[in-house]
Amino acid sequence: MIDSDKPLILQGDMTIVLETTHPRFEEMRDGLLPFTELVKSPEYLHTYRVTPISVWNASATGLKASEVLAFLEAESRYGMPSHFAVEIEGWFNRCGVFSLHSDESTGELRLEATDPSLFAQLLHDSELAAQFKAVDASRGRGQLTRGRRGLVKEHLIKLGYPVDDRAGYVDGSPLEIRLRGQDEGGFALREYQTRAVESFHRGGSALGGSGVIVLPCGSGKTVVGLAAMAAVGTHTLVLTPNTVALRQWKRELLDKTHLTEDDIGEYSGDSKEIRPVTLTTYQILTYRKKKGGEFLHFNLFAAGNWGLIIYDEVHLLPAPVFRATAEIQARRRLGLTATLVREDGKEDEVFCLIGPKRYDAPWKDLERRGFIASVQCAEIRVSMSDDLRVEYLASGKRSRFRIASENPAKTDVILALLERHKGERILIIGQYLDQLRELQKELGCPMITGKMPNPERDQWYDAFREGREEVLLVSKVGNFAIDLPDASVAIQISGAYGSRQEEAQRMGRILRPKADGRGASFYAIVSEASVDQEFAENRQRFLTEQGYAYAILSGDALIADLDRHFSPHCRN
DNA sequence: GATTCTGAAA
DNA sequence: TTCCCTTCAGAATC
Repeated sequence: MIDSDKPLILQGDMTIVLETTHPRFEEMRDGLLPFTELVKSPEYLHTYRVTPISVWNASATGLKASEVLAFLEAESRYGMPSHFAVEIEGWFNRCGVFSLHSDESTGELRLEATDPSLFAQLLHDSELAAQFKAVDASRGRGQLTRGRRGLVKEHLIKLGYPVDDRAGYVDGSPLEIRLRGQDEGGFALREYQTRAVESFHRGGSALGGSGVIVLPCGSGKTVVGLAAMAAVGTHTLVLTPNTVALRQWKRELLDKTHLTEDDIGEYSGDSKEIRPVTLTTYQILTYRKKKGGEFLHFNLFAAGNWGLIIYDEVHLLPAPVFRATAEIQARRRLGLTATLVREDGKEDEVFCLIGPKRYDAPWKDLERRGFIASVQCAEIRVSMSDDLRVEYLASGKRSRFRIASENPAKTDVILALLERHKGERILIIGQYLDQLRELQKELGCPMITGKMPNPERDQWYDAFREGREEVLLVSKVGNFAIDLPDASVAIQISGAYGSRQEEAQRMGRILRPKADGRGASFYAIVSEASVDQEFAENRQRFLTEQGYAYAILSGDALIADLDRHFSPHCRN
């Protein structure tokens, strides 16, 4: 039966197509998000895919196969391909097949399978079979030493079986952490922050206590971390991507909890303090003296009786830290991120070793409720000059991207945008220093790159904050420099090959709500019909998934439009 | 003892 | 695939 009003088209390869022009587009997008991944998002047709991992995360948030199938059944235009339901049910079922338990009698771990024959199949994998101390194949059970917990989970996820880990956690040394209430000049948790912490912590000692919370930049991820620390109440190790973030955590801890300087240790290049709450960076953990050498700081994991380990910006977690994480499966783990996408496709390891996604707030949702600024996104396409086009076509694949990215025709569009947003704070973000230097000559505004020492950066940041400078040119420092001031306009002139993460980080620069409640604007300028445009499409995927629509504009039209508005005055 | 610089790594 | 940024340790300098 074909019902042409229905919005979803289900395809045999487990993808789902949704027209963006459908009157119920938003409702459908929000309905699909919990159990799918967005794979493609061109202007009119968005493609989602159901995968074992997307199902696993759905399952961990409590969604049932029957609910998913009922939703798809009800909304699909051409019905459901025959194996669609079979696959989805199969994946949901796989989530519950293997479970890990703490074995009171032996003090070891027990892996249980609901289906003994599946367990028997596992044993054919010699590497996996070697992990067991004892096996009771007829009942589908095996005994493991505690140290093998992560290894076995990792192995099973590779075979397509996420393990339901109910083996519980060690409590770590207790430490009372209290959040300062509003009466003490503190703050109140927002409703979604409370829910995030609850979904991480609920289920008691055997269940809750590990997982990933996904919240946009500027929505208070650190605060969620603090609240989780307060809820668990134990010695805590916090891993951050860099020292600036580390200092930020320290400031927040001192400001928003009753902890004092003496409780908080900094384990970084400068100092190697280990205190009840210790802050460190991924970098120092992965430090090796020479290339294949040993990791000199991994023992930090064992150096304290941590009851909680927080992974800030967990999407940046370097692969070697996965291995260390596999060995500390008995400690509670919280991953925080705005964009749980990794271009290396290792999301499954994150979910497996830290824990499944526990909470995810769609950005658009928080925008509607005013917690983050509303943003208009636009991709502006500019043409290449004939000469440039010839050079572009003559080049190898490698240099094409750079040629298209550095297209000098972008300059006029930038000027037009600066004119349009006169009086606002504008960030221009680019990937190539040469390109940025050219622009600096043209615009005469300050440029921040990695070479600039921190004190000098701060001076420019202050000038920008106070409005003495309206425009700031930033290189890749803009991606992670969390001390960069807020702006209301971001213009992206070039970006990494197709990094969704980068796009989201850059967008994050303008998400903080504006004092006057005004919206923000995000522009990506790309060369038309080039690899630049192709990569931009990939970059935009994450934000599209979050509900942002990119308006496609023509650079020529934009400039012409501005000429109409401004040239009469200029002539006088 | 504090700071700045350097090279290596990712 | 690139280019860029950051960080670490250790050496050099004040």
